[in-house]
Amino acid sequence: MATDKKIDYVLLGLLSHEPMTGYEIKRRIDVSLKLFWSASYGSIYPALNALEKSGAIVKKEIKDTKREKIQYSITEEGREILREWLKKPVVKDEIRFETILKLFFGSEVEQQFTLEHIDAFEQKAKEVKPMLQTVVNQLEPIQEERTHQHYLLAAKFGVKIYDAFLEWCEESKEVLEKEQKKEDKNR
Amino acid sequence: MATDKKIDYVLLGLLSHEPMTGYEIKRRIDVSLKLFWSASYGSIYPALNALEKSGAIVKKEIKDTKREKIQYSITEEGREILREWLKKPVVKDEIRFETILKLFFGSEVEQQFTLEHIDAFEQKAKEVKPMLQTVVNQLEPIQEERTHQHYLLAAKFGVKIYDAFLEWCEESKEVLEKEQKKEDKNR
DNA sequence: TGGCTCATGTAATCTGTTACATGATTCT
DNA sequence: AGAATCATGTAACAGATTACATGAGCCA
Repeated sequence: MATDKKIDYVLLGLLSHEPMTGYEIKRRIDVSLKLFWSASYGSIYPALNALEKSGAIVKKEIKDTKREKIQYSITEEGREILREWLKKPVVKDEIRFETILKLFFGSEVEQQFTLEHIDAFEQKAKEVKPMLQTVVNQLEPIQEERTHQHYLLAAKFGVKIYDAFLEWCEESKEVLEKEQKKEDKNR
Repeated sequence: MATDKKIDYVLLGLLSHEPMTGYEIKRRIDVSLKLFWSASYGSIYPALNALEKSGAIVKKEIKDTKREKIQYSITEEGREILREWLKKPVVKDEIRFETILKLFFGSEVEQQFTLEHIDAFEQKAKEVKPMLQTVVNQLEPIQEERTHQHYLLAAKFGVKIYDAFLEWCEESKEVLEKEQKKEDKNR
């Protein structure tokens, strides 16, 4: 493989578990990886075509079902490329949280706006966390397959950090609300 | 402002606290924001020039000190642009963790490699967390200025999530090491 | 019949990083 | 003297998103 794009490894990784269409891959990313990764059709489809040309995956046009679709499977070469990448050290873990950015500069506007950002962040976390917990509960009893074990650890990572988010939200809101009351009194 | 780049708001935010040079801004980002944001010279300098042209910031060439440098200050227009952005809802919070990605697909290679990734992740967290804790300890007694309050909450966010990271690392390593011993026995 | 989901793709554009270039000053 | 840091910048490229285009099948 000439390039070294992350999207390629995401696709190889997902196809190493089972054959899929581009559309299915997109959904899988949105459901299972969105916690720590994301991708759009605009990157998925061109990357699939490139991987197919390079021989890392093969396509199979499915015409027997209602809708025509293109299912991709990983080849042995593709699997080897994936394995090599998995063995290499991690290059970068990145967080880009606009919420914290707006908090950091939030002293420039009324406290209320920062509180609203934290509130929105909290609402989202309260939606996501139970879903992750459900995944953990479903996977916990299954420990035969190694894939399940790895899914479980990833889901547990999610639960851990969302717990941390929620704790932080409560504490921060308390601090800022107290401050807001002080401001109101002085007005 | 014609565009709507995040880097612009980061620069305006930092300059809303105090005047700085591009070089100082870069360092400030690496020290104070790197937890939830990052930027390179290649985006900072062009963005500063554009902001200056648009009137959101003004430059001042400092020649009296040893080295010549260009210090930027925020204008009232710039401050207003910043405030407007701060009032708008957050668009996106994003995590891109290669470590978890490699964990998720890690069943394709020997357990040892995944363990190494978690280990590296843990080492980094063990370095970063105490620094954040130091910031928290320094800011905790100062509560007069609102800026300090916001810095404090951002730093506390950091401590919370790094704590979550470390907890997760320990638990995950335990699971995987147990599994590895089982594998060794069966070999 | 009209709206939603399935399904694949492209073009324009954005946003940013990497690597390079340059040179002064300060530390050891 | 040489390495590290201060200081500013650009050009090439990477890597991705957004918005658009197209159309079939499914459900109410």
